[in-house]
Amino acid sequence: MYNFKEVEEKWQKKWEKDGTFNAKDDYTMPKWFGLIEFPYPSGQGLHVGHPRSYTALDIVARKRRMQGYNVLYPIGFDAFGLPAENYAIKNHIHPKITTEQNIAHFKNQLKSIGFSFDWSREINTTDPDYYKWTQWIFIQLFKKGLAYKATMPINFCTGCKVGLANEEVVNGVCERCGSPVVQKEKSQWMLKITEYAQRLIDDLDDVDFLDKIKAQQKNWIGRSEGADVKFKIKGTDDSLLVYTTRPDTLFGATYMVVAPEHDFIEKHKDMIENLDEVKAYQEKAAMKSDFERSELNKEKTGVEIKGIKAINPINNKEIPIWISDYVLITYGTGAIMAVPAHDERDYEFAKKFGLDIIPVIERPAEDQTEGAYTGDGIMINSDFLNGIDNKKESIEKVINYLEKEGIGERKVNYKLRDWVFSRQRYWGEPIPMVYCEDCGWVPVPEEELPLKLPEIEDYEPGENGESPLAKQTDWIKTKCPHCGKDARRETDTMPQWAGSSWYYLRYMDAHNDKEFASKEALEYWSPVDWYNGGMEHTTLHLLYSRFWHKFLYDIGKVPTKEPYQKRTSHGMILGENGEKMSKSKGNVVNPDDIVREFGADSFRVYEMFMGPFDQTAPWSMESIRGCSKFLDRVWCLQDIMVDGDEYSKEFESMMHKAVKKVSKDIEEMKFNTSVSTFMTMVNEFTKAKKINKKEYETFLQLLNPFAPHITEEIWQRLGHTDELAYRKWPEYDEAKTLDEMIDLPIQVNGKLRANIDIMKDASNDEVKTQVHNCEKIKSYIEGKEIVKEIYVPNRIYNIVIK
RNA sequence: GCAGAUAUGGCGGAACUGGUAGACGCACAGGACUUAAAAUCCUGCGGACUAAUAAUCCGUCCCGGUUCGAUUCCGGGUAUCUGCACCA
Repeated sequence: MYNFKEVEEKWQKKWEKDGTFNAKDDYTMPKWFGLIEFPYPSGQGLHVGHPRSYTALDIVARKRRMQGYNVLYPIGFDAFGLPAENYAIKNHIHPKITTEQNIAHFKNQLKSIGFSFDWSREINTTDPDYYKWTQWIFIQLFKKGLAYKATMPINFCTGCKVGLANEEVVNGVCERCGSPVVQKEKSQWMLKITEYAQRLIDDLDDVDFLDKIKAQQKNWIGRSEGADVKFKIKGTDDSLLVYTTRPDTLFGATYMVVAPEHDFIEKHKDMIENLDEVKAYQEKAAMKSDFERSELNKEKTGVEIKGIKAINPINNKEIPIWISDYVLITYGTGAIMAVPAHDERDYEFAKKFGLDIIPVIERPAEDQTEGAYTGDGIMINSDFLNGIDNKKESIEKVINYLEKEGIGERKVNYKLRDWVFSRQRYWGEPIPMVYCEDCGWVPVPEEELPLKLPEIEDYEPGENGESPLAKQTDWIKTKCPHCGKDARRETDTMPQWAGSSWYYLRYMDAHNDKEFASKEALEYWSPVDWYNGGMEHTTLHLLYSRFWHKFLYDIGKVPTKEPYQKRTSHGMILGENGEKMSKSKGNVVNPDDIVREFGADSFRVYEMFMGPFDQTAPWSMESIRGCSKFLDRVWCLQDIMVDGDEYSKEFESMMHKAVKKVSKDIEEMKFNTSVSTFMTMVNEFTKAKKINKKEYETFLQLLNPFAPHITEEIWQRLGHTDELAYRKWPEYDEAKTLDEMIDLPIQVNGKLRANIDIMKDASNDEVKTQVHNCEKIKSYIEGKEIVKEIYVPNRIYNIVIK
């Protein structure tokens, strides 16, 4: 009987001792760099979801080694983050200690599954030798003007009196104490990702990401084309600028709206007749949290700004200006022209407040719906646009007019906003900046990096949403690196996204203390050839790291425009009840239990077999037994093995087919069908009660990336002294993937009626004769008129009768 | 509301470029081995009608279309999941 425990330990020890899977420094070999998202070492240990992604790329990595590539398949830990800090607050244990413990636990778990990671390049984002370079990159961003201070709202818990991360705000209340969370203004570091918006869209054309991932990136960046239009304020020289994607509907603009935070109010307060009412509305809006604003989206609110009118520049009509929180200060110009006839939000608002609704696009007769008409149609009530029924053309005409008259211009806008980079937290990279009364913000000199996180004992966030570091008076006090005067350090830390925005680069040269990676290493290993991770990281993490990479490219530090050549994603693993695994639902599966009971190979094979790799799949304790049984049967093939240096006639085509199928499946991540191919093969060999040595060897090699331990063991028992891990990947002969005899289905009027055996590539006439000689078919076509006969060679034969 | 995805037996799922729907696995049923159980091995397993492993019919979310032939392509709809959400 197969003893997986003994065998798996034996090989894992050997691999560790020999450094079998460490990437080589031979830069003349073809390279392959496979990347999985490095885990956050949580106290709960590895989730069964992690190994799904790791096994998948492990299979690819192992196949690449067999194909002669120098493979880099690294691992590390993204160890800054909230859970460790919250644990520290509760239990007064330094996050460093819990992080170390958790990492040790994770390593044991990962090693027990037999991944072919290069452990010699292990990284940890909380290691000062690592975050030194995270800080260094920040300083470069600052030097290029891409990092700046701005006043931005933070989530502030009214109960705990501390700033909260977005994850800690659940349904608008504090996750810990349940008190309401409000927005509080605070000066914070920002990164100008918006400067890269267009390139982050354009360069997607050059990479091989799944379409849905590209779509998500584009969606998040949210590019839109339109125009900025100036509306004159009656009786002044001033005007109000709006952004619109529908300049074609300008004739239908019947009022304007400014966001509550818009400075228009302050500027024109002398003219406003109902200033008190307007101010009251502004205050009320400021009190609302983001959550409330979006939650209360049913009923629109607003106040007319009395005493001021705007002029629609295209028809010189006088229109009112309103203030409402359905207009966002953060997008466009913070003010809009409202076209209630053709915009749902404006329509709703206009209906509620009795404002004019002038249609400028004819609604098709068959459209019986009420409300705003947002579709295409013939222009009406629009002077020089009347009669045009092409949206693009109308937009062009209007923009040309606006530009000619100097009242507007073509404009592209993005939903993407600059990245709020400050966190009022302890367990993160300190932002290496010093504030000097005279010199302003000055970066810590590069030779002084890393700026180490001070050891502290009180992890409670400071009052008013300050970072816990704000209480470290000794640490804060410093000299200005520029003028030498007394100065103070920044006390905010970086978000968890920081360390993961560039970690793949560090793997290329993990122990370099002069640079984040040497030029040679970067040139050899870049870009990452294949990056797999969860869908939950395909927007922010991917976008942030692409942004940092492009920046590093611009300053000449990396050789490629894009960090990742290919990006795929895996589906989530759900609990047995089909729900997301969670402690509260009691459906969490611990990988340790699985490895102990069934072994690492069974675990790996099951995770690949459970369903299509990119789709969610529920866990099943019963199904994994089948995979374990399958491996036992693979082991037992040793008992029926016979000699043979070539494939036997009996199994030749099956072997060639299998090599073809598995080779292709791995590239397409169709691991589940590869596993069923293996199972079918074992069934065939078992049924025949024999397998020859050559067939067994090929089979083991194909299976090795999936189940590395058992296959290495059998390989050794077959008398080999080398390791399967570096044997050449098997090849196949296309001609031999076809059977000599084909079981040809015959249809009559598209319905299957019989099967006949034909020789492969038999001539059409031969096949026709055979078909017409078939007794069963005769009975169907007897006395009927044959209209047509279709023969798809080696595939199917269809007779159409009347 | 917007974007993306999914829908096939009791269950997870398979099906090349439009060509035998249900591979492979699980569960279940029957049998062999055993004092017995577990493990293992063998057989069956979409539904209807059947004595039948004879024949026939139905069947891939629903309605319609293209085709000799549709799970696959086209049009329309329903349901579920995921992400974003007043982005003008």
